[in-house]
Amino acid sequence: MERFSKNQLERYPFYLKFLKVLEEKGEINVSSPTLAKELGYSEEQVRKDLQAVSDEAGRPKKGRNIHQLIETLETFLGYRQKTAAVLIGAGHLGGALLNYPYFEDMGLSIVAGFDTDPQKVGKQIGGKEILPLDKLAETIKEYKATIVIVAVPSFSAQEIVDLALKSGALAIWNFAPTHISVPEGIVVENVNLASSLAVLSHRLNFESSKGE
Amino acid sequence: MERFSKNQLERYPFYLKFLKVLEEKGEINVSSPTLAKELGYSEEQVRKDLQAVSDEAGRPKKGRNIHQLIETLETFLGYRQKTAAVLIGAGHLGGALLNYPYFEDMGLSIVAGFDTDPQKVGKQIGGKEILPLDKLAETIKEYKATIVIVAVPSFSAQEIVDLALKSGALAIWNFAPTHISVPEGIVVENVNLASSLAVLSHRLNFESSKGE
DNA sequence: TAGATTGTTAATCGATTAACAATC
DNA sequence: TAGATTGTTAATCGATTAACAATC
Repeated sequence: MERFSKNQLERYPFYLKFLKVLEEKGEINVSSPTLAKELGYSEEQVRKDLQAVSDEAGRPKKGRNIHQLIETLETFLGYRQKTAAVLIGAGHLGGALLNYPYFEDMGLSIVAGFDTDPQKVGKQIGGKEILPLDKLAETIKEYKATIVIVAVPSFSAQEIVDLALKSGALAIWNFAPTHISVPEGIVVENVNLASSLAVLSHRLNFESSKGE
Repeated sequence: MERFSKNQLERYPFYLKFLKVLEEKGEINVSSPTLAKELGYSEEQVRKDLQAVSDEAGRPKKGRNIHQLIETLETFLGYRQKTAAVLIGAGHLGGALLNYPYFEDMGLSIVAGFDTDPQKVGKQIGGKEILPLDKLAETIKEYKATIVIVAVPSFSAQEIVDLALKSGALAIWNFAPTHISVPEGIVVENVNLASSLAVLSHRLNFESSKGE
């Protein structure tokens, strides 16, 4: 198995999404130039990306079979096997994530939400029960929840993460706008709106008006 | 002005966040090794990153002044000037973004939300009025809203973006899980949960158990 | 066949890391 | 002074792009 860069991994869901649109339209095959043009990547990059995950070769003049490619990508991305997750912090953002309708399609199953607010505990959000934090350890163990989605305020993020890791979580999907430290071997993926906005702002201010 | 890579830009908010924690604690100076250790970057990278934005030199043995560095970063990131934005799609995710309390600190001012649902139009979410889509053009013009936050379903994202661009928007912050095409000179920044999860899943399945 | 598209190998580009002299 | 930390210059590393022969 090759090594996949972060950028490369991030591209696959975009391929998958567009392939599904094509499939919907009744298309059978798709070529690298077509994908490249649609998604704004280079042809070479598209070919490399697809070669890296597919053991089926593309066919000159035709390209690749869309249906097969979708299956390959869904398998590669782990959409065809269920992974259990818990979500901590059922505020506005956490609530939105509990209601996010696409996680199931991605193989991610949020088994419960957690919050310290007694007002929220016992209620359901997005069809998921909100439990008190002292139920976290047993829930993680019971469901073998390897992924913990962190949507708490910055100041409590590290504490929550430490707690979750003690209970056996292996990966942190961190939506709190702060860095968290974890031991070797634990995976952290940040969704940081400040970082995203920083990229956007910089491009807006320094690149788009750069005359070319 | 140098060129800043996406990765580099994404790091600055993490520096800023930690610097504010240090300031809160009453610290005066901070060194690159300290920042590096805390944030999991290399010392050299920290130095390069800070040198790139600061015209003040760091001082051997002491490091950099925290207060000054915060000011520098906030200015660089555009937190000290207001940029107007509109948000389209006041569903769960859009609603969470309308309620997100940190955008104002980042200089981002969401002036209104938009939705096609008559149930939502006229109401307020996160203190922002929800308007019908036919008010989009005039709102963008009136407030000089350069940034459009897109939180609509995939299938309508491109259409909404085209509409927004026609009204004078310059940047799209896309939370819909699909690629959108824009003309030269328009900035698109994607926050794609599927991409983020793809990175997390891959690391979880193929790296953390790789024995080292 | 001709030509579009493929996969592979080499070249380029850019970012990160390493090495080290300068300095408070 | 000694040593921690700095900034700079060079080396490495990895990802993207370019070139091109192979093939349906």
